[in-house]
Formats: sequence, structure tokens, C-alpha cells
Amino acid sequence: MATQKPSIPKGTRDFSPQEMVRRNYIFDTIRSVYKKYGYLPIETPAMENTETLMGKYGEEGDRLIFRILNSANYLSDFKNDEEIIAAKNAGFGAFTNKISEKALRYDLTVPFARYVVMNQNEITFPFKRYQIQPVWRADRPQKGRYREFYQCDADVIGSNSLLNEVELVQIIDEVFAVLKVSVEIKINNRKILAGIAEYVNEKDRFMDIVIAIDKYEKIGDKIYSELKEKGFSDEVVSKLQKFMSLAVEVQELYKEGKGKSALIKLMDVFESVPIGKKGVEEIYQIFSYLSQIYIDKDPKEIPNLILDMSLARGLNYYTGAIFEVKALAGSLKSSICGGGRYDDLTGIFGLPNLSGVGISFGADRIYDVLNELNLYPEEVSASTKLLFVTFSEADQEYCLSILQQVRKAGIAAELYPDAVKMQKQMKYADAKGIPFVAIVGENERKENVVMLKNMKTGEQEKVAITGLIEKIA
RNA sequence: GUGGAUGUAGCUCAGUUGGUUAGAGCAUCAGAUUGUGGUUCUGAGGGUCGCCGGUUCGAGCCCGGUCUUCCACCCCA
Repeated sequence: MATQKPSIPKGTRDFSPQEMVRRNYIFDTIRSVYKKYGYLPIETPAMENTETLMGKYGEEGDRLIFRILNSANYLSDFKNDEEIIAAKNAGFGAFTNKISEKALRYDLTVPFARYVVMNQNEITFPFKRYQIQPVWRADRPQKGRYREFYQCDADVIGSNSLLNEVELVQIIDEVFAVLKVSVEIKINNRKILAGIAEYVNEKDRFMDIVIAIDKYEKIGDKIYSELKEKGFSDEVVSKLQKFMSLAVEVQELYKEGKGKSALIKLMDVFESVPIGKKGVEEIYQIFSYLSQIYIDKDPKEIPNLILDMSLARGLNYYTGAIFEVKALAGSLKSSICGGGRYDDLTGIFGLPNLSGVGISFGADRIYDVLNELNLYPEEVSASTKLLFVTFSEADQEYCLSILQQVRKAGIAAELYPDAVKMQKQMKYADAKGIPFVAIVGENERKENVVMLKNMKTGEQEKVAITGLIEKIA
């Protein structure tokens, strides 16, 4: 039989033991913070019905959803070739929907909304849940961009209070504090963006305006010429220009700690644009809650939350606050955490007037950042603490009960399963980074001890079985 | 989805205008060392030069296609 060269699909990865230990460190950190704030875990299937996902993420999002071909004969719905051709001609989307009824989940928020609607009678609101599972996107892979990656979501649904936004900011801050990654948390509000579109009298072309604003940080004043190319009038562009310079001014004031006066200035501009004004008020409220929480605190302990009115990213379903988190050190420029408030995600599934807000940590990107900056605590790499090495089967048998006692004391220990050359056994301990080795031969057996060696210092001493556990614990 | 770069041993990379049997370092394995790893010395294994086709007496090298990885756009964790 011809052998085939093994490979894995584009944009996916295997994780070796060392990587898994490190990834679990990230998951465990996030999970423990979520638990501390009272969030409960759920899981949902890897695949959803296509119609559950389609249309929730915008046009671009739909394109990036991984479709699952119907099992068995996926053309069985068609009676003959003519019907197939007719379906194809009716449009690619229609044809795909006919042969693919399921799709891999694109994020955790939409499946969560679906879950909430389906389980609304069992759920006590406000419902705080966390969910750590992989998602899939048929994107073109790049650095920090994968086709399969883990999201770690926390959402509160069934509460309009801005205290939830504040709590999520605290969670973000706490997680990255534990992971020792310094970050900036950018916040904006979709209502402000909507307000801008209204302010320049281009309510109907909201998305074009938003995309331009989002690009401001990257290409600066070029956005104005791009907008003109797209057919926006000089009047609109100059009005936007005026607003953007105000946005920059506001951000400067914010950095100087004069956020309050900056926001009041903004509210003036939005005097005749209620939705924009509402957005600014929400931001104002979030900041004042935070100052309440961190009153009398060292500035270093206060979350690095920055208002950035050019922040427009995030999925289509966001309606209120939006968040984006970036690492301040390292080469990864893309966001490692994002989120926002969505007012009517459950409405599509038949449960209107239920507002939710959530965040999502991108575990894979956080892993890349931690790796580059080498931010893992030392304990993370160590697994086994003690290895028994022996010379004979009799030695091995002698070790068995000791091994059992050590494990019972909660110490990770193993016995090298073959009585091979000691050099080989020692190399194994070294390669695995095991800090202690118990050498057992005829002498040790006679004296009812083990020769305990500290692999780091090279020191070794005879230790009685009773004292072994204390010695290495 | 659009544009660009890349691919040689497990890893990082050499490889001349196309010319015998494709190399190095690290890693692996064995030995030096029958009770001691991380240092040292000796030796060994390991390759369809991403894959398919073409040009040529002859291709790792030239041409076409394809896949992978990476970069920019788009979008996003």
C-alpha cells in the first residue's frame, strides 16, 4: 500500500504536551476568574443548523462560515441534472444551502443566544455564563489568525445595567494581571458611531462611515479621500473631518485624566443627535462606576480603559458598548480580547427585548503573546515531580508500594517501566524536567531507603520511606 | 475573496552559469561509562529537494500548475 504523507487542514494545529500544559494554564486562569465573578459554564455543539448562524455576522461573516456537506448523498434532493443546474443558476448561496444544512460555529455568542431562547423557561435571569470552546472560520490564515481557535466567552444576558460592562472590564483587567500581560482596553459605543453617521446626515450609509472611522487609526487623513471616492459629498466629509479632530482631542484629554470635561464637550456636539448623546452618557456612566470601584487606589491598579471613538470593530450584532483589548508588549498587533453589548440577538430566535453583553478572550493569540514574551511561571512546565529509577525487576516491585504512597499524598510521580541502563533512565528524567529522582537498587532495598537525587543541584542523599514525602512536597 | 513572497533531514539553514553519490549545525539513537542526567569525545541512522507535469543528454536550480506557510488588503479572537 502506498503511504500517504500525513498533513492537517490549513490553519489548524496539533498541540504537543508542553503546548497543552501552557494552553491549559491560560484556560485555567480565565476560568477561575470567571468563576470568581459568578459565571456558570455551558457548552454547545460544534455544529449548528446553518440558518442559526447565517446573517448574524454581516456579509463578510457569512462568507467565513465553515459549511458541512450533508452526509450520504448530498444531491439526493435533486431528481435530475436539470434540477441541479437550475439550483446552481438560482445563486451560489441557495445551492449551498440545499446541500449543506449544518455549519461549524463561528463564535460562541450566537449559539449562546440560541441556547438562551431554547432554555428560557429553565434560566434565571440575569444569566451569567461562561463558555470555553473552539470556533472555526474559513479565513485565510496569517500570524495570529487561525481557522480553528478557542474563544473564552463570558456573557450576562437579561440585564441592561452598565454595571455588567464594568464587571467585564474588571474581569479583563484581572485575567491579564494574572497572566502578567500589560494591555490597553479600548472602549467605544455603537450608539456613538450611529450618532456620527446621523451627525453627518448619512444614516443610511452607516457601515461605510464606520469602516472609514475604523481605518482612521491606520491610514489617518486618507480616509477622507477614500470617502470622496465612494461618492460622499464634500459637506459630509468635512463634517466628519471636524468630528474626527474632536475625537482626537477627546482622547488626548482622556489621557491627561480630564475625561469628564471631554465627555461633556461631546454631549454638546450631540445635542441634536439623541442616539449619539445616549452613547456618550453610557460611556460616562461606565467610567464613573469604575472610579467608584477604584477610589483611593494606586493608578497602577486601575484598569487601563481608554475611550477610542475610532474603534468600530466587532461583529455586526453589537448595539451598545464595544471592547477591544491589545497587548502593549510583543509583536502581535491584533486584538486578544473583544466584546460588546447586543440588544436583540435573541429576538431573531423569538425572544425579544433581552439585552446581553459579553467578552471573548482569544486563547490562541494570548498563547502567542505569552510565548513570545516568555511569561509562563516555572511550575507550568513541570509535571512529574518524582521519578523512580531501578536496576532490576525486584527493585521495581520494591518501588510499587512507595510509588502508591507518594501519589496518595498528591505528588505526581512515576516509575520508569523498564529496568534499562541507568543513563537512559536519568536522561528521561532530564528530558521531562522532573526535579527529583529516587534511585533504587539492592543497597537501598536492604536498608529500606531510596537514594533521593535533586536534579537541579545534583545533590543526593539516602532517605527513609517515611521521610520521602516531606522531603519533596 | 484579491495581490505578493516562501518551501532542501525532526528543527535552523548552505547548495556556484543546470553537471557524478545533495551538505552543515542542532536534535535523535548507539558507544566511550555494568549505580547517575544536564558538559565532552567517537560513530550511526535519517532526504521522492512540498506535490504534479514540462524543457533538457542531464533539473534542488529553468518553465507551468497545485498545495503549504508567511505578508498586505478585507475582516476578525
